[in-house]
Amino acid sequence: MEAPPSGSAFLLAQVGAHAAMRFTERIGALDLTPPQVGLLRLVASRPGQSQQALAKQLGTPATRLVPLVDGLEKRGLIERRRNAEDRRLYALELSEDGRALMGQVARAAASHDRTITAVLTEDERATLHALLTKIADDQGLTPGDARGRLS
Amino acid sequence: MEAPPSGSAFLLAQVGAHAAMRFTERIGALDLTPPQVGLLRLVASRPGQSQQALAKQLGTPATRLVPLVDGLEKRGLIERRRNAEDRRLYALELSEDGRALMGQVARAAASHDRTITAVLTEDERATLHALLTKIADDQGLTPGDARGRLS
DNA sequence: TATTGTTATACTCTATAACTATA
DNA sequence: TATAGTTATAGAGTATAACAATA
Repeated sequence: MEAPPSGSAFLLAQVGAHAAMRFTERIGALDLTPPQVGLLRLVASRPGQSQQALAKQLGTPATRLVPLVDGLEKRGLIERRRNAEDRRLYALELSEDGRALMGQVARAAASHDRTITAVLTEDERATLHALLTKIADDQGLTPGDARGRLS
Repeated sequence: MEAPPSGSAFLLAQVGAHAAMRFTERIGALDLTPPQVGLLRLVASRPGQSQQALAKQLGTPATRLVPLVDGLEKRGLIERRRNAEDRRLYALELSEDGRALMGQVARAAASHDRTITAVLTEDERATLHALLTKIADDQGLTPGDARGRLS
């Protein structure tokens, strides 16, 4: 019975929720929500996919993508291009403005990361990252996984 | 530029959301939701408080407590006792059944903790706990904090 | 007049089902 | 008939405002 006073899993959930909340605030300054950033990241990493394909990767019903893409398209961040071979499908891509905004998101994420781990030394930061990666692998979480809330 | 490929803060949010989701599943087997467990934990640790006092500690509007307490009271887990000195106030306490159920919740939490950190050695587990505690302190998170979702 | 608890209402987010157009 | 995208609808969760009882 040498268990820590407060469970690690509980701490993990608490600190993780805090990190997510702070990141939500940061991208809010760019007028973006976590679901929007999640979609933009996916389109940026693999352009030209259909909405159905994106919905599967996000683990969300396809109907949710419609208003999500609508909003980003109206702001000129994303483009719906028709697929010439199968005219039912769209091919989603980032616009020039979209790519520029994703650059800002990346800078916000890097700054966010430094803020959250500010109290750790460089070695501790590397150790934390290694331990979290170990758990993520063990629990079957993939790097870009957007399921379960957050960007 | 020796930053890790995927930011620690992002990993933290991802693994934390996963841990929270898995815990939600576990308490779901006891027919409980995270807000319910959060309230029960608070009443268990400090019995006799008013709904307003509890609402403040949970960081939620007092109106939310009404249906929350209603459900737990109907199931015989919690009791609304009138305060004789000031009859506007309730004094919330756990029933015998409520205490028994909290025992089950505690066992579920311990088991959950072992599952999430199963891939780590005993030393690694202690290290992770220490690093997370360090971040939590630095970010102003209190041990029992129930803000930002989860139990 | 101020405070506790309650009710009523509205708003946000998300999921389900029905529709269209293409294949 | 099957599939991509859309629209309409409904449900859960949460917050705001108005109300009754007590101080």
